[in-house]
Amino acid sequence: MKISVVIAEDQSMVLGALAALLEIEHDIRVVGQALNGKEALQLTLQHKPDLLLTDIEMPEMSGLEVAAELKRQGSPTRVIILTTFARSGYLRRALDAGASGYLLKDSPAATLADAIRRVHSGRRVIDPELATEAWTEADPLSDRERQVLRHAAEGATSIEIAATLHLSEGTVRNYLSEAISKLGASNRVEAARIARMKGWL
Amino acid sequence: MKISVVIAEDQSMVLGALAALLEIEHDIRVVGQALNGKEALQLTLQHKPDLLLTDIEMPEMSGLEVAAELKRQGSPTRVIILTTFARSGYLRRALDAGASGYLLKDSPAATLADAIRRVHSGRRVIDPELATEAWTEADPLSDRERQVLRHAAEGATSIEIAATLHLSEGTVRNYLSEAISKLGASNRVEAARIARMKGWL
DNA sequence: TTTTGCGAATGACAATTGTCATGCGGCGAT
DNA sequence: ATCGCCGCATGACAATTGTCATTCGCAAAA
Repeated sequence: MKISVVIAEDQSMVLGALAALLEIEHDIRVVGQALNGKEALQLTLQHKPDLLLTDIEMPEMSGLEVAAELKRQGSPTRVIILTTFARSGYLRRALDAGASGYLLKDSPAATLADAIRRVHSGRRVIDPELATEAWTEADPLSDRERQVLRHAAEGATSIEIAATLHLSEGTVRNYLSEAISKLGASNRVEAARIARMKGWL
Repeated sequence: MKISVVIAEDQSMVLGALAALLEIEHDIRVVGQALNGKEALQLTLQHKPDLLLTDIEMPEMSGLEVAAELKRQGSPTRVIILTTFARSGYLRRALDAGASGYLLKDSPAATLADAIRRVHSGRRVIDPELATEAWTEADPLSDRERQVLRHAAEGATSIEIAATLHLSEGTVRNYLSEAISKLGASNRVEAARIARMKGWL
């Protein structure tokens, strides 16, 4: 009895390559390939695979959003996140969304099939690089701070951000100042870099 | 007679998957797999494959630097860049470095083997998405402007950048001002974003 | 009723950013 | 020799950023 898997990955080349990698395994069958989050959700609900292997950053819906929606709908399909992001914010969010596995693209290819088998048998699999507690550092930013910092990270001035978010310029500056302080940065650019690095943005 | 290929890609999972994808092809043989640029150069000089398939962003040396070094040493190995970066600056740099192919990870998996065969038979292969002239827009930044902008993009203040590069603060501000103007941005953050987006940073 | 906490706003001030004009020294071409 | 170009520097000034103190309105809790 083969483990049925749907794969979601927006880079088509990588998607095809991952499918090729798994088709080599005698006990794994790829039943669907999705290029974006919405397609991933559809294929999963349609095929009801044992497992969904998904990237995070994809068009339409992120892999985390798909996992959360499957959880909300009580789907029995288990979710493994396969991502570039070795960042605490993403791991925390993935676990909250009901993911049973979190693997890095930096891991050896040989570990993928094994991870799939383990998650299929009911286990939880976290990439060793992320397994330590230090990687689950709490995100200190409030939603408003995050929102404001996102715009600042693109180069928007405080006035522009204020107009976009229907706030006063002073309030925007206050939120930025608070975010900068919480992240131990010395300006908005550095704050954005730190938050991005930790998966909080 | 199989086409021999070395693959270079710093994400181990993707590397293994690409190798699996190519090993399916009856006329292609993967003779080496490298996790960084230096290893890619070593394996290529050692195995003298028909082709090197390489990513751009890798530790030790970038794929572009490897291509340039192979060109400098007169190596007959042809280079295909396989990358996320659909940006004019990178395409131009890749061609300058002697690459015979430039493919996007967004391309369908089925196109990879075909591209390898075409490059092997002496053709040049550019991903259709990049084939139009608009994508070879010239980089307007001087080396100094780029250098200064890189530091600014990390959050460094003008004074910090000046100390790092042994310039005066005013000179740093002049270079940034010039870069901002050339890129049509309104501040350093936006300038950095634009330059990064176009592959100029 | 009063008290507390929260999100948002205002205002003052110092520091930093971005623009622009100008000048200097070095180098290569004429 | 002069001229033009380039990289770098200085200085002035306005705009923006970041910090901090304070206040307001609203809702929930006591």
